[in-house]
Formats: sequence, structure tokens, C-alpha cells
Amino acid sequence: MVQITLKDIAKALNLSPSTVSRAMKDHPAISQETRKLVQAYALEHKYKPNTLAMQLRTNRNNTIGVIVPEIVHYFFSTVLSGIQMEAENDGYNVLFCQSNEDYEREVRSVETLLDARVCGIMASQSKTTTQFDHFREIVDNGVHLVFFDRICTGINTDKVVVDDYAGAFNAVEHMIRTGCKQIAFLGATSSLPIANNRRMGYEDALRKYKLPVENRLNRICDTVELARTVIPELLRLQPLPDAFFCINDEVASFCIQIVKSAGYRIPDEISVCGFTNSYLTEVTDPTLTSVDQHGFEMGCTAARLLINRIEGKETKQGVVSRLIKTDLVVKSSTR
Amino acid sequence: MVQITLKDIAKALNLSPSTVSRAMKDHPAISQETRKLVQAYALEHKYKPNTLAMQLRTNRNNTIGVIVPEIVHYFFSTVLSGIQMEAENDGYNVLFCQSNEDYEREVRSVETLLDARVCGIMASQSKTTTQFDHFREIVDNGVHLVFFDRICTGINTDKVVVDDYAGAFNAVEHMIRTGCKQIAFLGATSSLPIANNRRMGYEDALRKYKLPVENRLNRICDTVELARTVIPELLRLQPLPDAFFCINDEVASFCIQIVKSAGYRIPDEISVCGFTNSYLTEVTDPTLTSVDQHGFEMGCTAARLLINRIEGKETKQGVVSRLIKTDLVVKSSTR
DNA sequence: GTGAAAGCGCTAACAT
DNA sequence: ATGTTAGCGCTTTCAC
Repeated sequence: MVQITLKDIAKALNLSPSTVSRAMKDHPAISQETRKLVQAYALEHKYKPNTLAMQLRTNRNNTIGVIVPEIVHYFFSTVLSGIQMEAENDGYNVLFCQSNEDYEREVRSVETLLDARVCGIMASQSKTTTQFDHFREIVDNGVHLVFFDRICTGINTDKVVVDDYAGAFNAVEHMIRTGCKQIAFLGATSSLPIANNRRMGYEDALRKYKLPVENRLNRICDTVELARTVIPELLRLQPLPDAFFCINDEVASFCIQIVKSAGYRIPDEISVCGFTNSYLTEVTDPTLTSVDQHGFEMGCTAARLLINRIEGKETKQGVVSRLIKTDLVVKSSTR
Repeated sequence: MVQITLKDIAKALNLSPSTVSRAMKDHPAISQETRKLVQAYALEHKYKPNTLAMQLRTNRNNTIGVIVPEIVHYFFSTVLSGIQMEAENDGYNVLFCQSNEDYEREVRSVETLLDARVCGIMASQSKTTTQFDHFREIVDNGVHLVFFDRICTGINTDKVVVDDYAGAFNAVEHMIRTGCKQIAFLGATSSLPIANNRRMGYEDALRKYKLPVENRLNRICDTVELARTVIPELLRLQPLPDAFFCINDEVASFCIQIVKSAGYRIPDEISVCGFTNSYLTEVTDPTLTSVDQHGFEMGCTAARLLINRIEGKETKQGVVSRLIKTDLVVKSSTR
């Protein structure tokens, strides 16, 4: 029931705690005999070293913290999954925090993690964050910090990002090559680098094919609520858009519904493309073409980078930036 | 950069560590003067109490562990979200583990959490788990344990479950009342209580309306892969099923696709109902009727129960079992 | 009102 | 080959 300690073993076996400590970790200077004795006793009495004590000695625990905006998203849950797997393989524990897209909670999450004295933090920034002191504090405390996906522009540190530009470019290029000429972009505020990069990929693809870049086709529409008003507006334009490139799969899924109920055929009349390649893409009708962000890989990569930093194995000085390549997964919502 | 300690403050102010300690926590026996002095110095030098040291003293950390089969599921991510929120409100940290539906990893997750000396563990069992010694070890170590959703039948402890029986019963009753007579059940192995309870709810609803309970309509089909073979088989039966009650939304979503591509109209000819009420239900065509499991609420409830246990606030002796009620959310895939 | 000392469980330098 | 000691940072008796 109650955990036994080194001291207890020492007392029981008439040894000193240090001998027991050494015996437990196969220290060479310990006789076979006592070693066996100690280890047998430890096993029998289910001795577990008290990590708390060791953590106090070394002043570091083998724990890394994660801050995501909202775990209830396919992308972030795949990233967390990757982080957890990689961390577990390296013997690190994962402390989980959620900002709920709320700046205040993000700040509190950082405090929580610093209080817990984690060795490193991986974070994806909340949409409402415009100050970065809390992130700077992480670095100031000598704790390693890696941003993933929604990186913080206000602070220069290691990061892992999706190749949003190329992902968008390839998706839009695909739609152009399959005959689309009036491609609308349903994006997010340009203050988010991921949104900005996708917009640039979108625009550059248009330019490459000498198509006009039109403001009227470029809208902020990153939530289901916005989709309900923005998409119908776009469908009233003349000339009519013949494609929607959406910043995420949720918007794309609703886009499909709205376009269909407006009486247009997908993909014959209007193509729709999403971003993430989540479960949703399989169940819409038609199935949704989308840009795979490889969230799991991003999680692994970010954790790998952070752990290497922690353990001093990342030789590269200065900021490391890793790019996760995307893949356009063509399904049935594009021609 | 480097964290300052109580001792440092004591030295700098020519006080003893104990005085500083008292001053920091407004101990009555400390003069206003020194208190102010100490607190000002602490603030200025960004003193943070070392949680590790306090944890060692008290031999408990304010951390609870969570083990989920796979976080990349709408339901489990909502539960985690609820757990995290509730834990955060009570000042607990959340250590996150994933079993990946793998018994071995589940065992390792338990070890990890016990090693980390968490105050309590919340777990949802992996599908491949048939032994329970690792769970028993949690209890044997005096660590509180709460199961949620996929409870462990082999061990009698606190749990929070969805009212699967009522959820299934109501869903099937709704289909019957809207005219379905040949309702197929796409379930999972009866060794999972959640699957078994849903099957019983299904059968009892049939019985209530004097409909036959037929083995041919009762299949194990809880993955997309199985759906691809099982559903077409069912569609070849005579008489044809006129409804599918599915154990989860993924299967239900694919069911919609398969049924539609077999040429049947939903819901006119065949009704489909899912379980969870995830995002998927909004994007299928037609939108999917489903049983809402209230994952977030389950997470909150489970965390609440665990924390009450930890803090000795749960007065009830013996095992506590909480039931999360379900809600049938009728959309367009049922009549 | 403040300080000295002990101790949480462990390890490592320094004995012997 | 084993024991002694000190210390990680903090709190808490027990003194004064």
C-alpha cells in the first residue's frame, strides 16, 4: 500500500542507504551478493524510486508541456498524438494544456507549465493572442520552447510549420489545371502566418497561370458561422466562382452543403478543396479533396526537436525551423 | 535566467529561510515590515516556489493522469477537453497518455503515471485489454482511479459511463416510431460493456414494439474496414433492412455512403443512426441522426469525481458510478 | 518576531 | 566493498 523507500530497504537489510542506492543501479563497486540481496528485497516489496526526490536533486523533471488552442480538432489531436508517442519513446511525460483560443488561458497555461518546472514547452498560439511576454518568459526561464503550426511571430525560436504556401499553391494549381478560373479563397485573418502563407500560395498559383487576383474572391471565412453568410454572398457574384479553396475542412464541408443546396453540382460546376485532410473528407458527398498537413508527423518532429534541445543533441545553434511537407489528396470534390 | 530560491532571498535580506518562508505566506507572526520587504524582493527577482521541493515534502504532486485509447477521436478529445478544464480550475495538472488500443502500451502508461506519482488516474480501457493487474496496481498503490466510458469489468472502482442502454433504446425507438421494422445493429464485441449495453437497448426497444430480435441483423461492425464488407452483406438480405443503428458515427457515415451508392434513398427507404454526435454528423449527406454522448460533460464529471476522491470530499464510501445521460439528436438520416 | 535544525527520498563526493 | 555526510528547496517544530 504505502511505498517503500531506499532507507527502508537499508534498515531491513542492515546496509546504508547509499549501498542500497548503488546496488539498485548495478554500481560496479557493489558485491554480487549484496546486489542480489537488495534487488530481490526491492522487487519483493515493490520498491519504486521516488521520482519526486530525484527531480528535486536534479532540479528537472522529465516532463514536457504542450499548449494547444483546442484539442477537439482533428489536426491538433493528431499533433498531440505524435507528440505523446515521441515523448513516450524518449521517456518524457506530457503535460497537457488547452488555451481554448483564449489569450488569458494561454498565459495561465504557460504559468502552470513553468510552475511545474517542465524541461520544455511546445505551443501553438491562440487566435486571440497579440502579446508575447508569456512566451518570452519561457525562454527567459531557460526553458526550451518550440512552436508548431500557429507560430508566434513576436518571438524568434524553434518552430515546426506546415508548408502552407506550397500546400495552397499545389491545391490551387490543381484546380486551375482542371479548368477552374474563378477560384475563391476562404481564409483567415492575415495576422496568422498560416493563413497568410496559404493566401500567398493561392495568389501565386493564380499569377503563374495569368489569372487575376481579385479581392472580391478573397474572404475571411474560417468558421462554420462565417461560412453560412460568406459563401451565399459569393454565390451571388457575377461571374460566379467555379471553385472554393477553404482554409480548413470544416468550412469546406459546409461549403459543399451550401453549394449543393444552392443548386450547383460539385465538382462539375464548382470545385471545393479543404485543408487538413481530416476524417471529414471521407464522409462528405462528394468526398472532399484536401491538403494533408501530416499532423502526426508534425507532432513527432516538434517533440523530437524539443527533446534534442533539452538533451543538448541539437547541434545547430540559433533558431531551427522545420517544414512539414503537405500532400494534396484529390478526392471527388474537385474535377 | 536561473530561478532564485528562498535561501537566496534569506541571504540577500539577512534573514533566515524560515522567516522568508513565513513572510511569503503571510504568516501572522511576521512583522509587516519584513513581510513587505521579503515580498517586494521576491516579486522583483521573480521568485517562484519550487514545486518539486514541495512535492517531495508532501509526497504528492497536484497532477492527475489520463489514459485514453486514441485521442484522435471526437469523443475522446472532448472528454480530454472536459478533464483538462475541470482539472485546471482546481489547480491540477494533467499528464496525458495514450494506449493506442494496445494492451502493452496501456500497461506502460499505468507504470509511467505511477512513476510520476500522480494523485489519481482516469482511464478508458483499450479494446485489446483482457487482464487487469495493471489497473489493480493503481489501487494497490493507494492512487485513486476513475474509469470513464470504456470501464474495466475486472475491477470494482469509481466510474463514469454514458447511459448507453437508454441512448440505444431511444434511438431505436425513434426509428421504430418513424416506421422502421427491420433495424440492423452494427455493434462491437460484447466484451465491451458499452457495446453490450447498446445492444441490449436495441433489443429491448424491438421487444417493446413486438418486433423480432434477429441474429442476422446483429453484426459486429465497429470500424470502417468492417463496414465495407458487412454493410453490403446486410443489403443483400431478404427482407432488406430498413434501418441501421451504428455503434459510432464513423461507421454510420460510411453506412450512408454505402447505402446511397447501393441505390437506396436515405431516409425514405433506409434510416441510419450513429452514436456520439460528432462533427461528422453535420457534414454527411443527409446529415446524420446520432446519439449525443456529451463527452465534455463526461470529462468534467470524471475529473470532478477523481479530484473529490483525492481531496477526501467524496463522502460516499464504496464505488461511485455516475451516469451521463444521452440525447438523441435527430437530423436528416432518419425519417 | 525570528532563527536553528530536522527531514521529505535520493545521490555523490569523500571517507574507510 | 561499504558507510558517512551533505545537500537539492522547502516547511515546520522547537527554541529564544
